[in-house]
Parts: sequence; structure tokens; C-alpha cells
Amino acid sequence: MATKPSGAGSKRARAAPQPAQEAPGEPPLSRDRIVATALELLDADGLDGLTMRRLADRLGAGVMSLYWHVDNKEDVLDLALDSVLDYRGPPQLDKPEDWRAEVVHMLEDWRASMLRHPWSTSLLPRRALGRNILSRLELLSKTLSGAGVADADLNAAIWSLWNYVMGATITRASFDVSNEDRAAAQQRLEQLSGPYPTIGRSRLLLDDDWDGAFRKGLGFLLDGLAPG
Amino acid sequence: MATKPSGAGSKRARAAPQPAQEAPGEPPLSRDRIVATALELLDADGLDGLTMRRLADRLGAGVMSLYWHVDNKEDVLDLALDSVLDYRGPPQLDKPEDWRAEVVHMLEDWRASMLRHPWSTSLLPRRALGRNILSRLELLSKTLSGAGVADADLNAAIWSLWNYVMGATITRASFDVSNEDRAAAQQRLEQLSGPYPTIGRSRLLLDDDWDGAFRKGLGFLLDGLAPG
DNA sequence: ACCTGAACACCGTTCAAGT
DNA sequence: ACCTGAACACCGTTCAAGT
Repeated sequence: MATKPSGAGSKRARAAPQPAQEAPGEPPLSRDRIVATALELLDADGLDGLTMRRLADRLGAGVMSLYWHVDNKEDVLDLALDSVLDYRGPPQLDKPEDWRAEVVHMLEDWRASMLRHPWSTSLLPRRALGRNILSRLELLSKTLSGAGVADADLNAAIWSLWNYVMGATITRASFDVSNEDRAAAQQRLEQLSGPYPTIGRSRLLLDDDWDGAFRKGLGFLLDGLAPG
Repeated sequence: MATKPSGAGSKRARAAPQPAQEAPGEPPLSRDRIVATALELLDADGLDGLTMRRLADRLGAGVMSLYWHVDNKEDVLDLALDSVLDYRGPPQLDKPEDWRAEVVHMLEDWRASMLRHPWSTSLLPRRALGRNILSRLELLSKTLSGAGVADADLNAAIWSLWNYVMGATITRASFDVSNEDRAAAQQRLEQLSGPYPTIGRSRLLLDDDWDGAFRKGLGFLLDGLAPG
């Protein structure tokens, strides 16, 4: 929390008079550029791939230059997570009053957005609530409220849905990475079927209808939360 | 996966003939001792507090000695997480047929066990399924199956509950740490109530009836999943 | 206002060696 | 079978300084 620019920082010289930089096309550092490059690194190599040094390298800057625009690595991660959660809103529906379809769309998009950047799920237990997360929560609240959920029940409803979506997303991402391991684990499970007969038989670890399971559970939750 | 001891390794000399160690009471290294000490470190200082060097120090051993008993740091974390999830089973109930109470107990205990060691929640998107996790899944499966859930629906039911519990636990832990931040965030939210009127008004970020919300959502889920 | 290199205090792990 | 120190290839961040 120093006297650094915390805004968007878009008030930057368009074509600065050759700032003595090496590459002529290299634009100056900025919060946005740092976050965008962090995303590239994260998408390419996961959480371990993001290093302040690697980040600076790719930006053609010294490591410490980053710290002018950004508090620390935590800050970069917070910004990266939030940038994944940009949301353009629900599509215009035929029946404009179908709140349930809207909610399902919002939550499926939330999950899908994170799964497109699997590293984001392991970042999740995170105190910082960025703009995009708050926007999504706001929209969800408004929709549920408009659908008739009483004010007294609203928070419980929001948090239940949030919990469900986050859990589903995290789980999905963590098991997706290691499909082979999963198969191996299931096999081991069935062989020594002594201790785990039920989940061995049901092939729990091989089930891969994640999307279906997600929608099903979400449906049950909405059944319970919804007014009528 | 080298030729290291992966069992419990309890076949150890009771009172070895003074193994030339410094402290005379210092027992020899072992997987169990390593994990136990890792837990101490994690409980005391969180995830950042666990370092192979610190761990070795506290065990009165050289850093590299750990690597005889353990593959690497990941391994230590996997073991630490699983050791938090030890479960002694549901209590003997009055009505032995009340499957629903049993399930609620199991899942509340799961959540509580992790919240007792908050670092465990940020470890969660984890591929390694330890004994205790598998035991819990097995017990949950058996109970639901016994309650009449069809085999075809069993996996979806398990994963829905798992997702919900994991999401709730992770969320709870992450917001618990930073109560002040939460209050500050809510205040900021309400002041610039422009963009987030609904969650500003509902005081979403100040709501702290986590346990109630958890039970409520769980109830809805069970309503939907249960046969009758 | 913005960027920098050197330096500090750490990491996890490989390796070759000891008993 | 079990333990070890030295060394390697890294980390994030402070600081004092440059323009």
C-alpha cells in the first residue's frame, strides 16, 4: 500500500519519444501488461511456471521494475485470478423471466472459465475478492432476489451455490490433470478390494461424467433454494 | 517410487544401543515421526512454515536424511493432508437406520477436521487419495447405497456431496483468516454501492453463519439425492 | 515517475560419500 | 540400511542508486 498507481494506469504516452529501450516496439511496463504476461506463463507452465524473474524476462525488463507496478507476487496472482473471471453476462433468453436458466448459465460459465485456466483453481482459497468475482456475486444475488428468494435466505443461497461451484471446479481440475493416475488408482482399489468394496465396484474414480454430475447436483440445490 | 520403505515401518529397534545420536531420548527418524512433526510446523505457521530444512532441524537430523523416508516435499504434504482426515466412524445412533443423520455427521466431521488445520484446505486440489480419504468415501458410498440410492446414481451423489463439502470448507477457511479484511471489504462495497447494490445491502461479506448455511445447503442436496 | 543491479536470506534436491 | 555436508540452481524481496 505505498504511493503507487493502483488504477488502470491507461494514461500513458501513446508513442513515447523512443524511451531508450532496446526493442523499439516494446511498449512500456504496465499493470495490464504484467498481468497479461503472467497469464501466458501460468497457462503454459502452471503455477510453478510463474516466477517474478521469468515474468520480468518475458517482459524485457529487470525483475525489480515489476515492483513499481505491483506490490508483490501475491498481488500478481490475485490479479491473474480475477482476470480469468471476466463475465459478459447471460445471453438474451427467449423467456426473459427464466431465472433458473440464467443462474445455471452463470454458474456453468464460472466453472468453465476457471477450467480453461486450471491453475486458477489451486489459487482459490483466496481472500482477495476482485472486481470480476464481486460482479458475478452481485449478478447472482440480483437474479436470485428477483426470482423471489427472501432477503433473509439470500446469503445462505449465495454461499451454498458458491461452495458447490468452487468445490466442483477444484475437484474437476485436480482429477483432470492426472487421468492415468486415476486409472491406476482405481485399478489398485479394485485389486485390494478388501477395504474399499463399494467405491471399487462403482468405479468411482473412473467416472468421468463431471458435467452431468455438476448439473445434477446444481439442480438439486436450486430445487431446495428456489421459492417455487 | 524407489526401493524405499513405504509401509508403516514400525519394525524398529526399541532401545537401540545408543545410536551415537546427540540427544539420548531422540528416537530414530521414521515416516510417522516426520509426518507428525510436519503437522506441528503446519499448525504453527501455515503452509509457508513447512520447509524441509526446518522440518529436519526440528527432528534433529540433517536435511537430506528426510529423503530416505520420504520421496520429496510433495510426499510430505500428501501424508500430512491424509493424516488430518483420520475418521473414527459415526457414533452409535439411537435409530440405527437413520442414514441421513449418519451422512450429515460424516460430512460435518470431514469439514470440521479440515478446519482444525486450516492449511489443509489450501492443499486440497490434490490428486493423491490417501487411505483416510478413501475410507471416508467408501463409508459414504456404503451408507448411501444402503439407504437406497441406485447404483447408477451413486457416483453422481458422492461427487455432488464431495464437491459441496470441499467448496464449503475451502471457502470457510479462506474467509476465516481475514476477518478484518472482510469487514473492510464490505465497508468499501457499501460505500461505492453503485456497482454492487445487492450484495452491499445483504451484507454478504459479513454473514458469518457458516455452519448454518452449510447445513442448509447440505440438506437441500440430500433432499434431492435421497430416494424418499 | 519509472527503472535497475547487487545483495540477502532463503528454497528443494542431486550427488558422492560416510557408517 | 540409514544418514550426511557440500554444492547446484534456483527463489522473492530490500536497498541504495540511477535517469
